[in-house]
This record gives sequence, C-alpha cells and structure tokens, in this order.
Amino acid sequence: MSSRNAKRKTARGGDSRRDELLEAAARRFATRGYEGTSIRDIARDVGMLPGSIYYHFKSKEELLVAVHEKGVQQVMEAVRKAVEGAGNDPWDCLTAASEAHLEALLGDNAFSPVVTPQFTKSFDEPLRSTLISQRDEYESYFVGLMKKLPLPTGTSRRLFRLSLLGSLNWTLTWYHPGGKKPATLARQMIDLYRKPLDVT
Amino acid sequence: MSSRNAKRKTARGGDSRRDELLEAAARRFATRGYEGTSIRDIARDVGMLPGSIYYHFKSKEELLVAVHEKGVQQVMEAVRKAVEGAGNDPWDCLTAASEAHLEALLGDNAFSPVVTPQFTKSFDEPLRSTLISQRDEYESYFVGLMKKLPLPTGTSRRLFRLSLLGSLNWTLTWYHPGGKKPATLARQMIDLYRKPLDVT
DNA sequence: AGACCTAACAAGCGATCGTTTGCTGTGTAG
DNA sequence: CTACACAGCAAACGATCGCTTGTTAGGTCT
Repeated sequence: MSSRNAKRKTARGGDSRRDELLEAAARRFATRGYEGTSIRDIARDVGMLPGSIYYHFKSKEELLVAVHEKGVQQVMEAVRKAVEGAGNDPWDCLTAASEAHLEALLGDNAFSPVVTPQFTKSFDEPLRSTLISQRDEYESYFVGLMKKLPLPTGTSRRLFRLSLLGSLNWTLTWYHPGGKKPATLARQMIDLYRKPLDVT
Repeated sequence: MSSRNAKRKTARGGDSRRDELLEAAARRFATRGYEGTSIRDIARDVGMLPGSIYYHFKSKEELLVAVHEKGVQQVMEAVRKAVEGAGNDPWDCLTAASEAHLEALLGDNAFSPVVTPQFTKSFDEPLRSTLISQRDEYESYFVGLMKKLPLPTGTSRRLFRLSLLGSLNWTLTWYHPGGKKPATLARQMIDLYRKPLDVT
C-alpha cells in the first residue's frame, strides 16, 4: 500500500499556490474592492495566467467567498485565543477581544479587512447571504461577551455592541500605520465607554 | 423685453435633468459602489441613452465628484442648522449634530451615504484627494464641537471624535428602516459615552 | 426668417471583463 | 516503460465597459 498523497499539498495540508491566490485576492479586494479587482489583476500578482485561476476556483465569486471565510476564521481564532488568556473579569475579556480584533484588522493580515459588513453590502442575494451568515458567526461571539458585562440597568447591550464594533471597525478608514498601536487604541476606546465623559 | 430665461433651468437654478442624473448616480453608487455602477445603469434609471450623460458630465469620475460634493453639502447644512437651534450647552450641540448626521445618513436622502470615507478609500490618487478634501471640510466641523466639551483631563478629543463618528457611520451597515428612529439612536449612542458603563 | 444653442439620439470605437476550451510539460504510480 | 493526474499555458469567446463622434429636433434671440 502506502498510498500516501505525497505532494499535492505542500508537505502538509497547504496547497501553496492556492493560498497565494487567496492572499493576493484578499489584498486586492481590501484595497480596491471586489468590482474594482479583476481576475487578471490577481493572476498578475501571483504570476499566473488569468485562465489558470479557474483551475483552483470555479468563479470569481467562489474566490471571494473563500477569502471571506478565511478572514472570518482568522479574526475569530485570534479573538478567541485572546479571551481565553484574559481571565474571568468580563471587562478584561471584552478588552482582550477588542484588542485582538483591532490587531487583526489593522495588522499586516491580508484577510481580515475583507470581513467588514461594509464590504458585504453591495452584493446580490445568493452571495450576500452567504457572506453575512459567515460573518454572523463571528459577531455573535461578541454577543456572548456582552452578556456577561455588569451594565447599568436600562443599557442596551445590543446598541453597545454595535456602537463599539462601529468604533473599532471604523479605524480602517483613518488608521495610519505608525500611529498608536492597535491594541492601545482598542483599550482607549473601551475606556471612553467605561468612564463617564460628562463631567458637568 | 421680458428676456427671462424661461426654461433652461427649472424655474430657478435647477437644471432638472442634470439633477436627476446626480440623484440616480448617488443611489447607484451608494448601493452598488462606484465600480459596480455603469454609465449605462444610470442612463437607464433616468431614461436616457448612455452617451447623453456626457453632455452633462465630462466623465464618470466627474459625476462621482459632483455627487460626493452634493452629499457633503447636504449633510453639512443639516448638521449646522441643527446645532444652531440647539442652544449653548456643548453636549446639547454635539447631540443635535449627531442626530442630524444620522438622520441624513439613514434617511431617504440619496446622497449622504456616499459621503463616508469607507466609500472613498479605494480610489486612485488625483480623485482620492479630491474626495477626501471635500469630506475633511465636514469632519473638521466636529472638531470644533468637540473642542467646547468639558471632558475629563487626559481624554483625547480626537479619539472620542473618531470613535463617535465610527459608531454613527457604522449604522449604515446594520440599520434597518422600521427600527428605532435615527435621532433616537444617535441620542442613545451619545449616552453610552456620557454615562459610565462600568458599574463594578 | 435666419442663426444659434440646447439636449439629446444613434452608432460604434477600442479596451477590458469573467470565463471556457484545448493543450502541454512534469512528476508520481504501477 | 507506460499511464495518468496535476497545474498551468495559450488563445479566444461573447459581453460589457467608458467614452467619442456625427447628427438632429426643438427652443430662443435678433
């Protein structure tokens, strides 16, 4: 026997050419948008002819879905890991999650920026639902974190979650690498909510 | 005599066919993005042949710039008017501004959603700078509002501004008409910052 | 009436789009 | 050595893209 599938994937699991395509696509999608990116752009980035991409993905849409899924998974994993190492205090957990979220979003990771719902908005229905449900899995993790927070009575956990995620995700529009570190920003943003700003 | 310019612009100033184009383009750009919108789409929306658009605008980019400019002006005017009627208390002013901002963003106004920097991000350099500088004029108005707030010492007004605008603008990704009114949302979001959430 | 301007239409340009098809070198298995 | 799957090349398909050019019906001015 010994019917090992010896090559085929790089040493173990990692089909490197396909991964290069995913990464190049992610980078393009993040900077130029989906419609603003052509199959030819991506092919050129990895040094391949446009038609060859269709050996790895059956359509541009399928490539997008794969990129998006990988983005969600990466951010999800980073956040979960951070929360696990954060102890039991609910605020510490939320802070750790926010730090990890922002690090993934603003770091050199090519995939995470594609995860924002802003990106998702403009697609047509079969595709749109696919992306949204991928992302919902992640966002619901924050619902769990919020649930454990001891908030003043009458505070909407939902609105707080959406507001906080808005603050965090919006950094994509103004963050300039070389400024404060993402984790620092996340912590300071949480503090804006925790401590009262109104001192009148 | 009577050398009135009778037609030519609708009664006064308003070149109605051109305005229709602006509005149709704004709606398309907002829902499908700039690259996802073709000149033919816009032409079909207003009942015109694609080539005819070039009588009113010399290029697709110029059409975008016009749409963006009109969007900024509309939001700016709404916000300024709201602040003027809000009295002298700095927090009241900020609240009024946020309410107006969100009403413009989430209301039936076709232009304002195009104003977000998220939208701006992916364009090439001559165009990109044009849009950004149009928008900066608006954003700097919030800088002024922040300056008057009596905040706890050590609070970064810049970060607060960016965080709040993030919360507000992010509603575009999740707001569903039929939910709470935009003004209510804005007020509640401000409250999240004003009052302390940490009750431990 | 004649000259002119406005706001379009009609048609098509070259470029680029996503995608398909047929083929080929290369490495692995029997 | 033969057989075959893999991974990609080469070339082109029809569709659509932004945009240009030439023309024309209708209004306005003198």
